[in-house]
Amino acid sequence: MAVTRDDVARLAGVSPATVSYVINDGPRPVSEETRAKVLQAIKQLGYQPNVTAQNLRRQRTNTVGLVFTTIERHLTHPYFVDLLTSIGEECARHGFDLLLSPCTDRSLEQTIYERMVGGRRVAGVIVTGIRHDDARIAYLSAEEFPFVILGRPEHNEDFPYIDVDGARGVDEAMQHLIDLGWRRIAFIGLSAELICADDRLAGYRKALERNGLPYDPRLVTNMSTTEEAGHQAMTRFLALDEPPDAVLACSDELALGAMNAAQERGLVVGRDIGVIGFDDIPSAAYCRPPLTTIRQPMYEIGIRLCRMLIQIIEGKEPEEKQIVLPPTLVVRESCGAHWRQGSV
Amino acid sequence: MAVTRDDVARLAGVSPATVSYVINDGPRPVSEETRAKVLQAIKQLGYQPNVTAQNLRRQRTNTVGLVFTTIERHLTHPYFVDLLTSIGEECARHGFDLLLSPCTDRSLEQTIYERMVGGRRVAGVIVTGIRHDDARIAYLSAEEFPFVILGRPEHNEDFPYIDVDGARGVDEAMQHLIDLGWRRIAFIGLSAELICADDRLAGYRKALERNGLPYDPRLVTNMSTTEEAGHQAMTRFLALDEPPDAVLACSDELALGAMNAAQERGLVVGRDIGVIGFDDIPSAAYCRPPLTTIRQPMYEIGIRLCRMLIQIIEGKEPEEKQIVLPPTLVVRESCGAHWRQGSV
DNA sequence: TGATATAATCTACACGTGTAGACAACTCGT
DNA sequence: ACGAGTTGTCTACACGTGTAGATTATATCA
Repeated sequence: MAVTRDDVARLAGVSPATVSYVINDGPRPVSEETRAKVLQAIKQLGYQPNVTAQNLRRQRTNTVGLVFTTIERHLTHPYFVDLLTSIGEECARHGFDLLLSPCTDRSLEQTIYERMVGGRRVAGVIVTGIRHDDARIAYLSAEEFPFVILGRPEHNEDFPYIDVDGARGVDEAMQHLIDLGWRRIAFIGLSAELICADDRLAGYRKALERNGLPYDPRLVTNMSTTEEAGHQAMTRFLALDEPPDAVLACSDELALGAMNAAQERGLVVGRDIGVIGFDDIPSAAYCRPPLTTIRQPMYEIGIRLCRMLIQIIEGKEPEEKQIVLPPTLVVRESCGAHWRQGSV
Repeated sequence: MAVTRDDVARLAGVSPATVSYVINDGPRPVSEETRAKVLQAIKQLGYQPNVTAQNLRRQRTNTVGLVFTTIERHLTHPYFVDLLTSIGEECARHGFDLLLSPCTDRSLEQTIYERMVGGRRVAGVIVTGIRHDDARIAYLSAEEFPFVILGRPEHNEDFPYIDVDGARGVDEAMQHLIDLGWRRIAFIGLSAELICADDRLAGYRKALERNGLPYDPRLVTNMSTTEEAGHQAMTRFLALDEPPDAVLACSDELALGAMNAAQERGLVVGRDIGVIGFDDIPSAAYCRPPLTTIRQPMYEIGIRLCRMLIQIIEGKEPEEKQIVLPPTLVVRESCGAHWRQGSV
């Protein structure tokens, strides 16, 4: 079988405990001479501590859990890769592992969390895509299990989270459209169960109000975030008696689908209709016309989420427990900035 | 602390061993009456076996390891999400966990594998993006550690793998371009260190030869798979004395970048220049013009890779040890199918 | 010099589980 | 009625590690 601590101890001529003290640099002191002998033996044998045994003894896993839903691609967006990358990298920096579990069906979600949490498979979890009355939050806080949230919980609850100020992002993008002269702006929102859907809709309404524009419910819809859905929503909008002259979509996939539908109707995006997306996925820069979009700093969010969670796992109070980051409007051509500059 | 097996045993009035026999359904028989008592106690206490302890005792982790490199986005493509999803889902179906580790720097790669393998953190690994003389393959086979490869190893070595027939995919796409009347076709290949780069180049040369077209090294380049790189390659091609009239790129990102560069020059893609990509990422269908591309069945590959690995971990000989799947040509507009139909 | 404090090391156990060996109760064929 | 086999259960230990308590060697001071 594999090399164990006892093998190292035997070769180095010391006790197993001493080997542990060397490996963990404590909690007892070890003389330089002994340390050298042990390190030599470790090297010679190619010894690697058995992580499972360490975990059992330490009563902790040094593993971060992340459940990603594959339902309707909620979190399979390209930007999810950024999130994954940054979380993985930050985990590695702290010697943590990242355990990933896909959730193919909402009905399995609870079971997945119970396996992770109850089975002590992970030391903490990152929760994404939170919904109204989210059962996961209730479960985790009842179990007093370490967790952090990507997104804002309802009712200003005192849970640790990082969120992007979606209302602000949408508001700024709306103002940009309005400044360019668009007046009848449609809104393709996210699935209504998501809390961030409300947040973004609030930004939409706020911008309309401030500019004295009417809120027309026929111009507002909730969709799961796929190109198909965006295409479908746009097709419906364009069939209205008074179709919109611009559209703000809550994901780039939705926006790409919407652009596509408009182009099929012979509309020139940016001239005949303005389009803005959300997320700034890679293809936003490379579609035609390039998509104006609201960028979320996913990489940074992942880093900070992970750091926050690890602090909580290690019993430290995180420096900042609730963080709201501003998104950035990335102006390209789909909003009409090039056609309409100064048209107001 | 958490509920343990002994708590369940006490409540059910049986020995801890009996509880284990119930949980694992063996290896000793348990009377129906006792089983019912134990299950009742488990339910009442909300008992979940401690996975770490199980792993230690079983000398096995029930975890699949996957290292994904974040260098030059090699595997951060959108299609990577499909792979991740399918691997994760298949793991879950077999009661396995998926451990993910990002590799930000080639120099850390060996360490990451040693941590995973040597520390017995995982029971087997999936290796992606294999290169010439790949040190990982050497390491894993020397350690006799279970692994499967996404891609084909060199020299027909007898390792378990699943690959896509890149040569065939490229060959078919080339033939399609040639049939449409394009004659001077450039090739944007992958990083030369990747084994699949050779495979695809072979398909390119084969198609040229069969059609009596010359191989011009100025029309061939190797790039890391980003839009920027594709843009750069195309810009260089178009500056040649005899620029190409079509281009086949080995990833959709490369193709999108190439299309973009051509469009900046005022060329109409599909009419003035033909473009074909590789992978069929989501935005391929939603860019302008829609991108003709070579589709890889990533979802299926992930499922089968994972299944194969788990069979190896469990000591069974996998039904098929080496699998090569055919890619599919997805014809859209960028290759000129609509402009040139029947032009030959 | 002896008493005491300090540093270095070792012995022994616990973490929660899986399972082999021992044991008891019961069945069956003679 | 009795040995042999079967079935169900329990006791006890091992998996590889971290660390508290015991032990020994060394330094310090009156």
